[in-house]
Formats: sequence, C-alpha cells, structure tokens
Amino acid sequence: MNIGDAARASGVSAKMIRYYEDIALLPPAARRASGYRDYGADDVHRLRFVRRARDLGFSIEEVRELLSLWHDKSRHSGDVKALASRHIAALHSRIDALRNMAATLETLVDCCAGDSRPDCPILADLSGDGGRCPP
Amino acid sequence: MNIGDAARASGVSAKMIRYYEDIALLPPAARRASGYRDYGADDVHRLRFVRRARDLGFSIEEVRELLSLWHDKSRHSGDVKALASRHIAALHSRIDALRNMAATLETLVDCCAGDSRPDCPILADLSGDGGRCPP
DNA sequence: CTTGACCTTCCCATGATGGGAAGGTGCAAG
DNA sequence: CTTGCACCTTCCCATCATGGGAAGGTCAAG
Repeated sequence: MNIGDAARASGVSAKMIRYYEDIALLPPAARRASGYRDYGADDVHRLRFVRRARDLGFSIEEVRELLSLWHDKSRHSGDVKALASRHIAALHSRIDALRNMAATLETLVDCCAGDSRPDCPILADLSGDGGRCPP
Repeated sequence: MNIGDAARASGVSAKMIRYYEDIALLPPAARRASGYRDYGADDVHRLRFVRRARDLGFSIEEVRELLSLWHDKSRHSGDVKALASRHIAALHSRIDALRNMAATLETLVDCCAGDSRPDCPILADLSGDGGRCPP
C-alpha cells in the first residue's frame, strides 16, 4: 500500500504521515525497492488511532503517550484515564476562556446600534472607556 | 517613555510592541536621538486597545480592522457590530468543537475503570473498536 | 568612569499543517 | 518501446503569535 492509499484509508494526509514518522510518533515505514513507503493494515490501524486522538484534541505529545499505553499490554487503565481526564480539564479551561470572550462581546454587541452612526460601545469598551453598556 | 515602560503600562510585551510595529499594525514609533523608541500617552492608549482586542480573541488582522474603524471618525457602528458578530460566531464554533471533544471523552472516561487492569474503553474507542461504552 | 539595567537589530524556535519545486517510479495505452 | 500521467521521494518555505537569546549600543546612579 502506497502512502496515498494509507492516507485515504486513515484520513491522515500523506504529508502528515511523513511528518509523524519524522518526529518518531510512528515507526519508520517499510520501504519498497524503489524507496516508496509501504503500509499494511496494522499501519493504517495505528494511523486511524492517531487521527481519532487528534480529532479529540490530544496534542502530538499526548498521542505519543496514548500510543505507548495502547501498545503496552500491561498498562493500567488508570493511567489512560488520568491522561484523558487531564485533557478534559484542559478542554474545559479553553472552553471557559472562549465563553468569557463570547459573553463579553455579546453584551457589547447587544448594546451597539449597528447603524450608520459612528458611536459604538464595542469600540468604546476596547478603548478603555469603561462600560456604560449594562445589558 | 521607553518601550519597557510602555509595555508595563499597556500589558503588551516589548517584544510584541516591536513586532506589531514591524507588521504595521502600529505606526512606526517616534525615536530619540539614541535610536530608542519613544512612546506617549496616545501610544499606550492604542496599545491597550490592541491588548484588549487580542484578549477578546480577535486575530491580528481583525485588530487591524478594529483599529482602522476606531480611527475613522465617520465609521458606521454597523461595520463594527458586523465584525464583532462574525467573531462571536467563530468563537461559538470553536466552543462547540471543544465541547464535542469533551463530551465524547467524558463518556469514555466515565466507563473506564481507572484501576490497574489494562482494559480501557478509551483506548478501545481510539483504536476503532466501536463503542461498547454507552453511558 | 564603572556598573547594571535598559535599549537596538537579528536570528531561531514553537505546533501542526499545507504548499510547492525538483526529480525518480510505476503502470497503461499507443 | 515510448509516452504520459499519477504517484512517490526529499527539501525548503509559510502560516500565527509569541518567546528566547546573542551581540552590541545607551543611560543614569553611584
């Protein structure tokens, strides 16, 4: 299986597959005589794992840990759970940060006339003319 | 006022102030005879504006638009409101993406024993052993 | 006049991804 | 066989916003 097929089968771009190999997230791929990388079902399986973990927002380094836990048949599920829980906490703090931004902006947008006049509580807030915009 | 003082007064690091000038987000700073940049109250005011906008999650390019609207005394508040509304929508889609990740992970974490045994629904899910983990 | 805190510019690194160039391979149709 | 096209290889560059640090100049207090 060429890299392009592996990419299509796993949902990871060929570019990324090479990159993951380069940073040793994945073991060096087998090579044909031509130098082409050659992938099998196991490789695609691992790629799908990586893809799924990335889709869940794990960083490359976290995926590295997940892969090593996955391959370790004597792992403790507690270690996986701890890693996932840490990630969930990180997600929640990012969510909170974004929600705070959105809430602030929504308040400002709600009291902006949004017409052709220049007066704008959004700009007023940004420029530090502390809020005369209570909702 | 030296760049360090402006940095402390605005909450924007000296490094970033130079960078913002470099990419023309800010006009070139005045210079003393020594070559040192020299900042006044207006500059600090603009820096605070940028800082606040960045804190609300606006990209540099969006801040550029906001600054130009701010300086344009004949702006239409509708333009500001539209920009802010677009940004709010973008924030919400990022929030949704993160919340979906967190929700999926929470389900998995909830049915992971988290002890010293190796069986783990989190890894099972990642490896594509489609969910025998209904909450 | 020395010392230490500041300033200048310049280059490099991050994280994860994409773009593209230059050149080699593989396969099907002519 | 040769041509053509789709694919592969490596290598370098760009993104976005920020920080780190080196080499060298400046300022103010002691």
